[in-house]
Amino acid sequence: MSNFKRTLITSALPYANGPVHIGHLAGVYVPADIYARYLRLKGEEVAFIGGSDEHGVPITLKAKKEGITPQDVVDKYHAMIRDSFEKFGVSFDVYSRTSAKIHHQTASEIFKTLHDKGAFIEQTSEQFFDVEANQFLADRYITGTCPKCNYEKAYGDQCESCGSTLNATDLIDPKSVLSGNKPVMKETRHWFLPLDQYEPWLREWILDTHKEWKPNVYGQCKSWIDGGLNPRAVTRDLDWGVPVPIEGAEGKVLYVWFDAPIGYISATKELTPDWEKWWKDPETKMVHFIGKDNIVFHCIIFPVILKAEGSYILPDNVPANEFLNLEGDKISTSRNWAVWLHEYLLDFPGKEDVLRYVLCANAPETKDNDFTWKDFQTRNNSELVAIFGNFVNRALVLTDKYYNCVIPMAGELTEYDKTTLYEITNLKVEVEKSLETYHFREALKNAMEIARLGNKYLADMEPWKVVKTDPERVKTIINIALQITANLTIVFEPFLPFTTQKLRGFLNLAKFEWQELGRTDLIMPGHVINTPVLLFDLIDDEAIQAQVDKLLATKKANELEELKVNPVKENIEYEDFAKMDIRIGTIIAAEKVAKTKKLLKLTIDTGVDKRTVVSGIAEYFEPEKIIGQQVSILMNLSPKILKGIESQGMILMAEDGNGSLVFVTPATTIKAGSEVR
RNA sequence: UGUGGGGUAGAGCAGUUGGUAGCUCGUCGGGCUCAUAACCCGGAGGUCACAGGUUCGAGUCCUGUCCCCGCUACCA
Repeated sequence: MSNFKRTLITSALPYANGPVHIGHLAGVYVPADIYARYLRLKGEEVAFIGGSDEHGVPITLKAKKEGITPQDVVDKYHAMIRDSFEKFGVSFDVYSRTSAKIHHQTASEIFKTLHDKGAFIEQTSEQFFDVEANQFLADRYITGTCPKCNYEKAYGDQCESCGSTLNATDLIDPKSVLSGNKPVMKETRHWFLPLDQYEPWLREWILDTHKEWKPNVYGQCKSWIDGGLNPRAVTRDLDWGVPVPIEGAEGKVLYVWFDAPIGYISATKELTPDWEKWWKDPETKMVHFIGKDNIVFHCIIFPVILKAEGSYILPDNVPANEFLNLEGDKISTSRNWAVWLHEYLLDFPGKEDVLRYVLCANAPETKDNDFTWKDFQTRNNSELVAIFGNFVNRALVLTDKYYNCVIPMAGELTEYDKTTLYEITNLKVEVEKSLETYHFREALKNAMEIARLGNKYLADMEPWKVVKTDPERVKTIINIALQITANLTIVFEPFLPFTTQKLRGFLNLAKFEWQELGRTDLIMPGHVINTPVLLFDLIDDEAIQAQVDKLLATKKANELEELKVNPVKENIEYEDFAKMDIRIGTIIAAEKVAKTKKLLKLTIDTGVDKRTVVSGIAEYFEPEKIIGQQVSILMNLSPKILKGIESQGMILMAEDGNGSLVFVTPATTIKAGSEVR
């Protein structure tokens, strides 16, 4: 198929600020593990790399919030993630971490090499600095009043109210999200990777020579390249991460996306002193398994780093998956809306393969997919139990019943026997084709076809009938059923490793190689198997309901969380309040402002006049349904031009923690123009 | 706001270069009884998001619109 000698498989490094959930598994680790196991079974040389990504601002924030050190945070989650992966059967050859010494060394060396080659641009600029937190502030960590629309909670890079793109320095009255203090300007120097210089090379490498990449991956790369690439900073002012190995760069670390992919290299070094053959030999095929949010880092930025370094190979493919939703809502670590791997392992002991099966069968390969517990139950009961498990059980029980668990000798094969056995070889080819093009769902489906084939064979041959008239023939039928069963231990090995091990135990068979799939003499006459046990168990409604209840409880907890209120602002004097002229008005016209998502143009009868107000409420209200609505309006706010329309005042809205908006309306209808005091 | 992906039977998903719309589960009917009420066969169920266009022919190509998700804005 290819002229590669070995395969290096990397899987996105999970971020060590929380445990692993089913989204991570379906998107990255299940497909990567299937691929690794498949290649190993074929006898190919494979290195399957994983590790925790332990740097970056969110981890420092979490540590601060919990009053512990960043190292404490990552130690906790790294151990948790590593253990649950191991129990789940993710067959990493090495699972490392980016706080490891070897990684700091590796990342430093690569940075230094690039620096010495002059691959970076150095730039000095002024940035906001939080004196109390003693750190520079990313744009997202500054809020203030938008200079264009006066929205008070604009971020340093963009105002979410009017949509304008901002510079943090444009904000009126900027505040640090960390301390709430006013940040000061301070000069800082940073190193940038000039991605723009690599544009012609990227264009050729991806757009011309990797047209086979998945549409979502190729499309996004094309969009980035066509849109023009900009230099990206590779360093940050922060005290948690890999220190910038340059004199005069104290207090600076490598930006987390610069150091994280290098973690693949560090982990390989940890695996073997012979690591260079994995990273520098063109006969090594490198494949990155990632989620769609990571495409640009693995297809553009990391390859540019490797290319700039000069001695490294580049990825042959980057099979990025879309996202998995949970019961209709997107998975969220912060909202605890997830099925956590470590909890699953406790709740469903011995059912690792059920989850592996469901996540592979429903993997978000071409679009976002939905995981539901109902579907999980159905796939277990109607597919694993009813098709796979049941066929195995039928074959074993018949062998026990007729031959006391001793494999009978096959006689002459009929055409039908031959066709059935030949079909295994056909399916083998299909499974291979799918796996080698990263279509894991399809591959699993075709593997399942072999179990279906077995059921159909038994149904058509009816050995339980034939045994009464032609017992010799039944020996052949059972022999063939057992050969199919033995073949199942091979074809499912990449997908369901725990199950195949169990099944080999039933059959008293050793592990076969992939090449032996399709053989019709895997299990020899006279061989003795064990008395039948069930391969899969039914999952009952109670177990599923317990999981659904758990999620409902989360939903309830989140709703309570949203009721939490913000602390009271600092005191003001009565005169400050008295300056505001708030009245009751009635909406008499409303229309959406063209080309905006959030803005409505309202005409208000204020009792004293009819005026136009532009309000950012379009996501919550349909224009035609709010006509006649009484509202509170701040009359004497200076007019502001929004999207070319002059807004004369501001409608008061109540907002809950979830961002939902409701009008502040008098309890009973009152004359327009009434003052609110 | 811009941009990448997606919108196909009740549910979840396939549909390579345009050539009679498929698969799994569910559902309905039949068969079988070795098996975990399982397995085997057959049926019903689709204006392929919407509107135009190209073509002898469009789920597939082109244009526009709507909806969902990602990135833009460091959660797979």
